Amino acid sequence: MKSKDATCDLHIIHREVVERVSEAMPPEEMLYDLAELFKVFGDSTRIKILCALQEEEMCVCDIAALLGMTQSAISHQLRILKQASLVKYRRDGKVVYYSLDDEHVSNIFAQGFAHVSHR
Amino acid sequence: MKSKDATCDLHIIHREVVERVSEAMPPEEMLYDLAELFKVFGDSTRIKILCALQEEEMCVCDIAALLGMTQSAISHQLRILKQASLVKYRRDGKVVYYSLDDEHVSNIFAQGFAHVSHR
DNA sequence: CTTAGAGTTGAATATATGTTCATATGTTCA
DNA sequence: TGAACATATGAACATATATTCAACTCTAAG
Repeated sequence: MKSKDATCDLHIIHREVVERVSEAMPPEEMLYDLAELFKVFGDSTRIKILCALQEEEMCVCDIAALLGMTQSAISHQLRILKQASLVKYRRDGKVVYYSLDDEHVSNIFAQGFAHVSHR
Repeated sequence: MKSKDATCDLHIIHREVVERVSEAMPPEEMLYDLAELFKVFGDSTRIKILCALQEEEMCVCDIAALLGMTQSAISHQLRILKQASLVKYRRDGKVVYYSLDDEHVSNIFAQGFAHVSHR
């Protein structure tokens, strides 16, 4: 007779391993948030924007010109970056300037670069 | 008369800034690869798998049991992680054991955790 | 107060992506 | 060789997501 979990009856080969790892896992919500964060980095347009803002603050239409895309597309992506607390903005007249809002962005970038360039 | 780019006629407010940042940007291909890498991290199932493998190597069906998902779903995700050089595997009889294949994974995780937990 | 420029937003569309289901490999053991 | 098990794979479906287009807000200047 096989033991059953609350949700499934998948069998387990190494019960001790599964139990040990299960206890070591961070809470669901934290892992979900982590995936959400990396999802933001997982788009080449947003990567380019973050990369550009690492150099200096820029306004929306300059970013659009830099990347050869429409203001609307850039604005949509900036909203996502803003929601993820990765960029902040300041308004000067009609122009809105965006800049990085996180010290970790550079570090995350660096590790990513290390991986893609190393192999 | 407005100056035109090769591909578009978007106007620029701060030409000097755009030119300076443009020269500082890494090559397109590298940024694309970087986005592809983070895209792999940008799924909660894959995050959980990587998180589990940080503890110790595991076989497919144990991972499936741990996460309460089907073997097939896990196998599909492991293929993606394998293609990204984030996990490696060894076969022992019928069982295939997966483990982390990158020293940067832990660092990327750490930075991500720092961001999500800090706000 | 009207106009023009900079940016935002919402709906729509096209594409990408994760999971499921069924089937195929590949390995061990009788 | 054949049965049983662990894993992998392919097609299909459902959902998520990026860009476009049009309309809208907000500010500065005439």
